[in-house]
Amino acid sequence: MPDYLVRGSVFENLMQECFKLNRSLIEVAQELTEDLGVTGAQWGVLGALGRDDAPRTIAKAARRMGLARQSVQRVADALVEHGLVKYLPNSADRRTKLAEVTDSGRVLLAELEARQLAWANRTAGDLSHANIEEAMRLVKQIRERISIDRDDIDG
Amino acid sequence: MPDYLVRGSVFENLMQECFKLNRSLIEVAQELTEDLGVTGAQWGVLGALGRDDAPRTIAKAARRMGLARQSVQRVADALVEHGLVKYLPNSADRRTKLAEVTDSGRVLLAELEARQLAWANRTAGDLSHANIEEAMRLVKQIRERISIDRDDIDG
DNA sequence: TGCTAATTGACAGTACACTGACATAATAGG
DNA sequence: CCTATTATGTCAGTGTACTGTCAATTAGCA
Repeated sequence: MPDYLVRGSVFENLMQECFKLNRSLIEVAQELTEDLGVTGAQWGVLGALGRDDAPRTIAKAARRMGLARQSVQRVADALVEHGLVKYLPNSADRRTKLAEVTDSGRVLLAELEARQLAWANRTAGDLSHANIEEAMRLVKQIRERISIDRDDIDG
Repeated sequence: MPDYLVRGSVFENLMQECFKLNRSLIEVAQELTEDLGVTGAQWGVLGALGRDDAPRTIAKAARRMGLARQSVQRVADALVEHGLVKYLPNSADRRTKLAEVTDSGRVLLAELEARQLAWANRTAGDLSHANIEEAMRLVKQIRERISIDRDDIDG
């Protein structure tokens, strides 16, 4: 069997593993959030809006997260309904509104971050720092090779 | 900074990378299939039903793919509408119908497999076989640690 | 054998991400 | 300054996967 066929086959296996890992991670996110009344996606957007250097508009947040503008907007609207985020008028740009995490949003975010850190360390277990970093490096390398210039994903 | 905090942080980065890689892979699947009139998910189910040792019922296929029974059923119904799969009555079990890939389904599948192999080899590029395998091994190790006994995902 | 468990397909509803299209506002260039 | 382009939010629709529920059928066990 020629080497390139072997390589292609292993590559497919890697893809399968990544799909499965992805589903597991989504599942974990749900478990960590469900008793708090938010979803995994809401956690993600809340986190993106709640950092010190957070983007203040939805479009910017979407770009940073690598998601479609409309997807983030929809989740952010849900966060506003839950009182975790509020929109403020933007005097500098009449089209946009500024997204601000409320006090209860910050409390929730702190709780979630604590949970995530605990989970990550529990799950990493005896995997060495070097092992995890090596896996990340390889996955990143492969991803970058696949997605060249896919930053603009606007319809 | 204590080591476990560093490890947790790197672990989160790995998760982020996997999410991104996952989205990129879904995108690639769409590109490889779109001109053939099928979607990535349809390709996946068609492939699962088209192997030599293929499961003949939807429920079995779903279990093998690690997806919910209902999800696979929905996609399989679409494949039947496209004439790529047909259902046959199961004399051994009156509840179920046997899913069989049609001739045109097999032609499509062969084309897609050829495309995927070409893409995988093109994308793997100069990444060594050992590198890819190492990444897969690490990702698998992490996934297995996360998802312990998540085989039954039925509602 | 007969009752209960589990399995299967079907239907309904939710979550999430995408694309396309549109109006409005901001920005860049002639 | 005015126009063309870009950016943003909004609405609508698609694809995928999930959960919950139900009836029908099969399988397991006392």
